[in-house]
Amino acid sequence: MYFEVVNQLNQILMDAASALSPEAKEKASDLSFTPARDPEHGDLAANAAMVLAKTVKKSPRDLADVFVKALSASPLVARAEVAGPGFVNVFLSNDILVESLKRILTDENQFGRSKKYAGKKALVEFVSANPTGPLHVGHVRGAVVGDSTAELLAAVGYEVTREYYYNDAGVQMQMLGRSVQARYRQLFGREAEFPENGYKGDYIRYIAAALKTARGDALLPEESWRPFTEFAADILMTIIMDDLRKLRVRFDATFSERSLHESGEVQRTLDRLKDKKATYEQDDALWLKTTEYGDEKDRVLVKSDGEPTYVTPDIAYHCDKYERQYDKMVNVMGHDHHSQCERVKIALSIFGFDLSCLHYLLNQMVSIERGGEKIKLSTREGQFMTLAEMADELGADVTRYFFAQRSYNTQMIFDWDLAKKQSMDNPVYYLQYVHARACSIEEKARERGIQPAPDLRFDASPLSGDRERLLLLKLFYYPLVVMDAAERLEANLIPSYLEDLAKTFHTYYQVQRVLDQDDPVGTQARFHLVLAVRQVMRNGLGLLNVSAPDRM
RNA sequence: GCGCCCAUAGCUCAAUCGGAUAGAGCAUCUGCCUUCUAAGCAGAGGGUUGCAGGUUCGAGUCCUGCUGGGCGUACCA
Repeated sequence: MYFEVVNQLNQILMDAASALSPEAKEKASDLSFTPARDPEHGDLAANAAMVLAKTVKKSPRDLADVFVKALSASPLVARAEVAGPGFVNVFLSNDILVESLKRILTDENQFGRSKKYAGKKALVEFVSANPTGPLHVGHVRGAVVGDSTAELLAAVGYEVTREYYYNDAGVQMQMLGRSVQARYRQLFGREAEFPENGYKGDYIRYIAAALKTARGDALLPEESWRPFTEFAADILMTIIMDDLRKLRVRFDATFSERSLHESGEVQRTLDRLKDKKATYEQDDALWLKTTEYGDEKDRVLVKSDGEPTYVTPDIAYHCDKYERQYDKMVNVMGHDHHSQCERVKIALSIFGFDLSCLHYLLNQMVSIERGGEKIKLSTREGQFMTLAEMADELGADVTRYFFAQRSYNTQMIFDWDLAKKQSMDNPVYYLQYVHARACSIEEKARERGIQPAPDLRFDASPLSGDRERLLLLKLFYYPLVVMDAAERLEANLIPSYLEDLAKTFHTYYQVQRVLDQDDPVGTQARFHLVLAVRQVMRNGLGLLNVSAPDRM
């Protein structure tokens, strides 16, 4: 409904502008209405007159007058006026807002969703932590941002694949295996030297114990670290996926680095880079000429010992993504990887891939504040907040919401004490309370025999009051918020909107009785309004994968 | 040194991709429960958007230069 209305109004602007001059016609496609911030500015506002004033050589206000005249003829428009320096403000007819309300009740779970990108494929790669230990807070942020973004893309029509890429090859995995191997030998009382930079966490001991249970002493004579790595990686991946499930995060696919080596993709990628004359050999190593693309120094692709560096399989992986032909690829990772991304992008552009469909969401660091002091998070010191701890102590709803609420692009301080509070201070409950409250009203209504009108035919005139209209408008905007959030890849727009809607609803509830025995017509109308608010709240929370409880 | 990102109320964060008088929540203060959930609502105080310039009808948002912080800058991943 929102888009139908705005498109119609935009068309009126375009037609009016096109009639003025050829130059104006060229610019006309940029003209667009957006929701007005201030109720006094109407429901929708357009800056078209100010944008076009110069090309048409007219004053913005005179030009705005032209638009207002054209808009006033539309049945969608109750009133249009010129305001301020030349804004065109439109007040929508109540009929349209009521139509939108009915659309919500008809579309239910589908309201706010769109088919705009139907037929397009999107890949969201996120978390992608190596299976060398349990997930910690930083990964939680990535998990929530990635999963919410995937949900949003699906909401606007994309066929979305959630993918987890993990490095199961290379030095770190070797270290993991050797750490387990040492612990395993120690379990049998053997002398075993623990590797210098090995993983010291307790979970390594558990894995060793599990290995002993599974295989007994069969691996004692084993010299190679490989079987230990394999065993440990399997267990850790299982733990990681179990932990993620606690946050309601599930993946459609995992992609292993090792498979890229085994299939020859890594070698093929190197060959192709050589063909492009983008590499050279020096000191027994193979280098990529990244300086030709603005890097401060060239980067090593293959070390002098013949092993590829981290970036090489990563390039191969991204080539594979491109070959799988996605319309949009989103990579969610920690900001500390940004220089890594740049190198991958350089390689991709050498191959001539279109970088505009590849989006990196680099989320900034998270610190946790608890009891008034910041908790230092350091994996090396073995001091970290794990995903499991967060999910168990705070629950999936709170954990997810706190991360979804903030832009991924800013460093964030996680207020543990607030998250822990089960009260009105906690924004999650504030939103959920809207839903529970609406459910409660519905229950009371049904007790009194009040039900949704058949075919939604009810007298909507009681909804033309200022307070009702305000709610109708917020509901009307919802599809735009979803579209914006999806197109801009900013999931945090959803919480902002929902908090605004919640505030408006709670205020309304306080001043206006919904079920009023002395006013059956008003009751019927307001009842539908409440059901619509509940539906939108439920849909919005659903995009964040946060639950909408019937009771609290 | 160089690169990326950030700086908004005492605190945590928004601000419809350049729009109208910069908004919420927490904290502080003042009110509101015989009637659908007070896990709520109303009101008050709190700001030179780090600093200085520039671009234009219009800048928290864009460009330049500073200041202050985070991260990166490996033949680690």
